[in-house]
Amino acid sequence: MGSSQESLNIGLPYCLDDMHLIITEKHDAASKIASILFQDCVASRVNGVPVYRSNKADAAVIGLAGHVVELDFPPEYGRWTAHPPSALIAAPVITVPTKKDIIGALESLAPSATRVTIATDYDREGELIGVEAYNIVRRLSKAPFDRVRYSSFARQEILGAFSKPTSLDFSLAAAGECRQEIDLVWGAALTRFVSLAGNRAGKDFLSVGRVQTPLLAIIVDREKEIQAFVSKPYWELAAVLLKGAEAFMARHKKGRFDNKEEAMAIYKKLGKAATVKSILRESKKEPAPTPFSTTELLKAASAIGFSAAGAMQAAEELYINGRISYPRTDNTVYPPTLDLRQAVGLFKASPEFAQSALELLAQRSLVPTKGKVESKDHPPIYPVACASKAQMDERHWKLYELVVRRFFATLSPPCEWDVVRAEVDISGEPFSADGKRLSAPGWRKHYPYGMPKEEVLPPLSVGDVLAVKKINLLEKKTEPPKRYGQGRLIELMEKLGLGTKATRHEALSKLYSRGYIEGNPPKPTQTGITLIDALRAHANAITTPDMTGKLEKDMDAIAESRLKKDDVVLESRKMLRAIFDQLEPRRADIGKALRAGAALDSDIGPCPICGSPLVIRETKADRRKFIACSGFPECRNTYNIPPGTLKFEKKICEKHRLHLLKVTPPSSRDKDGKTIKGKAYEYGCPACKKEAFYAQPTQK
DNA sequence: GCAAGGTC
Repeated sequence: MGSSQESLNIGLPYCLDDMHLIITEKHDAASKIASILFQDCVASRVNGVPVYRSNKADAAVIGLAGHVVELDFPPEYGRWTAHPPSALIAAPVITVPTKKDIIGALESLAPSATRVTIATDYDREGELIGVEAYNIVRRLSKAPFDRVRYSSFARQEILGAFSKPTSLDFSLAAAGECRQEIDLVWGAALTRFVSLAGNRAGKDFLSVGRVQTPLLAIIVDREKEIQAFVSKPYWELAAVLLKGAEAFMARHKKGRFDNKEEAMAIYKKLGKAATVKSILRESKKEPAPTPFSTTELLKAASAIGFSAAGAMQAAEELYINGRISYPRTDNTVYPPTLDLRQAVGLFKASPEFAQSALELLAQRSLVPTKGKVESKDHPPIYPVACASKAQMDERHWKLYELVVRRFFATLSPPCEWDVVRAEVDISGEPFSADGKRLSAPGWRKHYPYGMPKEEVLPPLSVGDVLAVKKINLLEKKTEPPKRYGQGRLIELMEKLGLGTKATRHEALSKLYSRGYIEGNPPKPTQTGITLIDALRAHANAITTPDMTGKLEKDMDAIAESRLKKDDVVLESRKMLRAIFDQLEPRRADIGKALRAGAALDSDIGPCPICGSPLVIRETKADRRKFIACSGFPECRNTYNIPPGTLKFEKKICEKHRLHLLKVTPPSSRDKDGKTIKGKAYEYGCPACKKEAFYAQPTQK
């Protein structure tokens, strides 16, 4: 094995030996760093994983894909019924490889490394991901390790970071490991407990976790608030006034009348003339919106019809295709290294955006707005390439346009509103009319989303006498609070510290796929509601955001070496033990409640014998479908059903509380081979059919 | 078949 120096001397084009190995968190970062550090950057693959090499620099850069290992229990804990769920509290936890190809690539590069630099993201998870890579490489290499931290891919920043490397922060990584261990133990133990108690086998399991469960609790609590809401009637007085031929609306200043008589008495005394008493004109500035963090993007996308997961997926794809910057960021402040003028300049010739771009470029300076959060990992989300509508499908375009327009808006002046309030007297009663008109569009010219409606009043002066065209006595009622939309939920999660920029939308998707919520805005199912009720009663800690808050504090303490990871995990295991001591004696009750809740969500209905939800199952032998009780094996109730496509209707059998079944028999062929389509018919209640069947006199 | 966190 020659040194790279010798290899160079003998003129070998590329050399595998004796190199400086640089490890980044993701592929994209590897390619960017290689292009900055290397003049002779060559892309290659090791074990199928892209690696960027430089002969001159004797170096190689490899990108991971986030975590390459994860924590789990040893295989003997794999079967859920092999050990009681509580056994997981004290079970050993092992590290298992998840990205075998990347680990393989690290292992084949490790022996020839003379120096290893960890260049993962500049945050807690990044430190842990770096330590994971370190642990893999260290087994095969004695090379010295160092760590670089950078906040952007600006050339100077990267060069600066690599010129003064520091060392890995093992305390910070331990804080991340602590989170992993606690999340796994609590999540797995409680997930198994509620699933087994509720008799939810296979993919129908019920899950519980530090992030998903408090999120579900928020949705459930809101629903309970809505259900408990008692609507109250109230009345409003609205006058239609005429200035010449122009009509406008004025409202009684009291606003809401709780009793009709009071409103009626005023209504009756109102005459046909109104006098303008005062006019207040103001110009109000509305500042431009702040740059997009992930949460802000999801909020804005949610307002134009995206689901959180749908928006995130589209954003991810736009990023992969090089259209927008990294979509997972908390940052709402553009870094000083970002050349805003150049970024706007990309759109100079765009058919869709040239007008906005040219207008911005004509400004003397581009002063961006800034949000409250400034983080060091990634810039806010902004467009990095110009694309046109024809280059992508509708949903990608919709999101891309949102990102571009938001970027423009953040560089624009405030918009201005002319606001008018006219106080009007009608027969001694005070009324007022509000007008609002956009006088200077500012940023709203580029960002048309969520534009409030203009209300234009005719020109009025104090003393004007106006005709009262009509008085409306409006009967209204107080409305319950609205369900939280997905954007609002993501925002609430951020505020409560639940999840991260990269995972909040996943928690929401998880609630959908578990059948805890449905529709948009999400509404909790009975399964979701009973799960929260049961956990609140016996395992309250997992239903509140406080657990995350406590964990964050402990993690900070570990990072600052004030606490030891093992002590924090041990304390957490003790807490979970105490919860299980409460939970286990109530297992039967909890299971019953969970089954009863799920039964209300069932398409078929609750089992008339035990109350568990009925489900469709297939016989193993001939794959014939039948209805079975999900309380099996304790309850062995079943109903036969005819072959064909099944549809359970809204209508319910009074006697058994089951949904009536409609069957479309499978198509058949007549004797000429012609297809006869099955004709749908009402089969009725499966339980009634069974009773009728047994009531028949037995044949023979 | 479990969590949450990275990223593809």
